[in-house]
Amino acid sequence: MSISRSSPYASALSPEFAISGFLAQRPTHGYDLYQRLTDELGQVWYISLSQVYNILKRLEDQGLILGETETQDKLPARRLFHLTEAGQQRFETWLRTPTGCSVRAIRVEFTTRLYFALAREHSLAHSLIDAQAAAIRSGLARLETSLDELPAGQRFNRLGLALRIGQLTSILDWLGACWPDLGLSE
Amino acid sequence: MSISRSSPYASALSPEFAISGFLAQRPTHGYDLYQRLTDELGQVWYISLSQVYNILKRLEDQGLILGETETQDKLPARRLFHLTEAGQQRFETWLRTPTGCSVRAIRVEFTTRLYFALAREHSLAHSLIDAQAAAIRSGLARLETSLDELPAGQRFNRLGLALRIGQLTSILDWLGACWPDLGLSE
DNA sequence: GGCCGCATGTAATCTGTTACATGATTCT
DNA sequence: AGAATCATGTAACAGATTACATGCGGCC
Repeated sequence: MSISRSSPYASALSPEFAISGFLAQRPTHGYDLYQRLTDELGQVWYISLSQVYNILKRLEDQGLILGETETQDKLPARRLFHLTEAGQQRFETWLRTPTGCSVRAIRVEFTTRLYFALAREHSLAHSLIDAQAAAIRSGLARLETSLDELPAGQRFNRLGLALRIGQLTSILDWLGACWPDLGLSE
Repeated sequence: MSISRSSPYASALSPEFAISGFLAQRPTHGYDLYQRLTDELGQVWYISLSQVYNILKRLEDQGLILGETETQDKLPARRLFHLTEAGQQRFETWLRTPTGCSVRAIRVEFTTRLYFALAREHSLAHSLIDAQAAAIRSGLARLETSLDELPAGQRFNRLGLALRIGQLTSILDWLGACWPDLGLSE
């Protein structure tokens, strides 16, 4: 017996949540979503305009968003999208789900989540940061144990582990600094 | 007019070069390749057995490798693969191509390249490390310039940049330490 | 007249992931 | 008797990237 899932793959690293996030703030259209992604999260996401439309189509097919065509005079018609009940719930859940401990997940997914959390309420952002720091500390501990246990002969695996440990440590430093960096005090 | 390319996408982040690398050392079969990947580069690559066979098929279709069936008694038959002329050349080129400056590219691709370079000759590994360090230094300089130029209002992009700068800096430290870590002195 | 901005998409291709499918031998 | 090891693959599906395709309005 197989469990039916709407999305069998872990798509947490997909820009679809970023798009949902913007739509959770207010309904808008594809072109604008693309601009906001590149303007406000350009250092995090790097996607093409086509991909935005592809994702919108996917989200619409899954019933997570709805688009209504809006005509303008002088300018081309556009489709205003808004989250459905299901889409809103999905985003809300994602916003509170902790990010894993992979470097990429933190760089891309956590940062995005932090962005939307901060736009919503500072306290949420604060707790996300704390939770993430804790998760990284425990991930680091595990990696350090692995490194200790790896025989000296495994030179390359040791090197790879050392790299990941360094990366996570630097992320931890960044997390510690990011609250003040955002211009927010305790 | 379009230029025909055997591989239109930058697949430098694909494990196919790791597989080619093992085959450059000596001909072997899929199951063994999988084991060596997980044993020796398990901290770098994380792939399934199926994917190994998929990649072998791809490489064979592209004429980069050739497989010959070898029967054994008591054990299942297996296909011994070896690099073709074209495959060898492609690997040789890759081995000397500098890695880009993205965190992922360095963690995954550079480390793999270093592995095979080191197995070949130490001097090659040494020059790879030096070249990579130089590339990262210049990448860092660019990021720092970008950060200086980003208006203070772009809080999130500044944060994202700061993260990447931290990551690259930690990679640079790692590069500095990796030569001695490998048990090799100047 | 040409390029840029606004606005929409489709199609092809590549790659990765997961699940499915098979079968002998050896170790416990 | 059952699990692990050795050994091979196919098929279905999701997602990213790239290329292709269209068309109006405004500015230089």
